[in-house]
Amino acid sequence: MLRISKMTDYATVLLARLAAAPDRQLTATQLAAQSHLGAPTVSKVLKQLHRRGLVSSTLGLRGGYRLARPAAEITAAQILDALEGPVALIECARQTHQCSIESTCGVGRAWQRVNLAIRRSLQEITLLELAGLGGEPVRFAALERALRGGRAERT
Amino acid sequence: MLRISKMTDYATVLLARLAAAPDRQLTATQLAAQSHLGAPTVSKVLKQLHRRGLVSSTLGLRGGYRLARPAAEITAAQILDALEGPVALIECARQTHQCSIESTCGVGRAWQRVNLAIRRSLQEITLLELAGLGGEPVRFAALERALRGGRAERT
DNA sequence: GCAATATAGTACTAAAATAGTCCTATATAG
DNA sequence: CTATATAGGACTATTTTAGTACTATATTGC
Repeated sequence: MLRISKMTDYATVLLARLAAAPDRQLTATQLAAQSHLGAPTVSKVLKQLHRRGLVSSTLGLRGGYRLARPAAEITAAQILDALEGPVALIECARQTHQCSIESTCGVGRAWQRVNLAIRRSLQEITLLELAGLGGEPVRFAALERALRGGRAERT
Repeated sequence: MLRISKMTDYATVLLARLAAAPDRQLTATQLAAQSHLGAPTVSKVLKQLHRRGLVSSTLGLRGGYRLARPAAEITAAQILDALEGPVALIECARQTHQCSIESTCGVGRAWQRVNLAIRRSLQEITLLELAGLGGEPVRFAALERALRGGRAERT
């Protein structure tokens, strides 16, 4: 359930590498080699990340990419949004917009709330934590604590 | 970001209808008409829900479907699992399992934790709430309260 | 200025996942 | 024994996603 796309996955890995070398500027080729990913694909992902303002770039010889801001200020939600756009959990455009049945639309609204909750939790995770650098996921721990105690079927 | 499949969406709508009529037994055709969905598709979804034990069915004339247990005991996580299987947010089978780079695998592990947190929050939501019937989403409110106070970029 | 290197943008193709349909079998009520 | 209904599976079409290629532009260093 709830997959993220490979591109988003790649993006996280690449951003993590950039986060690990905040002072340096890495080329797409270098990042591809480090991550064992195809150069064209890596290039594509980096271009997208640049468009969405997560990385800054320098053109020309001795150019490359670096994080646009500190890893602590980049969230998982931003990475998801950058690669997959702000698509919601559910697109309430069922069929021919005949959502005119009240209980049906109730369902849609409930999913939206779930979606919101997930978005918020994704905004709590920073690249620093995703990259496994320093930053203990304090807020994240708080989230898990808050959640604990509910029904616990299936683990 | 993070879409659920149309099938899961349909499933929720159908389950909500069943939840609204706990005493009755509805046929796939009836449910299809009520929900403005194609009969074959509805049938397919219901079969899947039956396989996963979320609805019970009666064969033959005057047969049909009903919830296998009270709506309050069916969670969003169970619905997701029933339709999409327990697929994780990230399948850490990148390339040829060359996840041997420590920071890369750190990323994978972090995503798993995110995944877990999302799963837990989905286990807090019951069909009762999804269907908009009675049951105020108390635990859900608790979750949102716990999350509030974090960074709040982009709403 | 010119050559080499690197990103930017866009378009296209291939592959995979998803959605939807159809067919056959089985069970039950009347 | 016929109507109606679910059960299971296979198949096709559609959509989404992934990956590649090509062209343009910017910068460095000679």
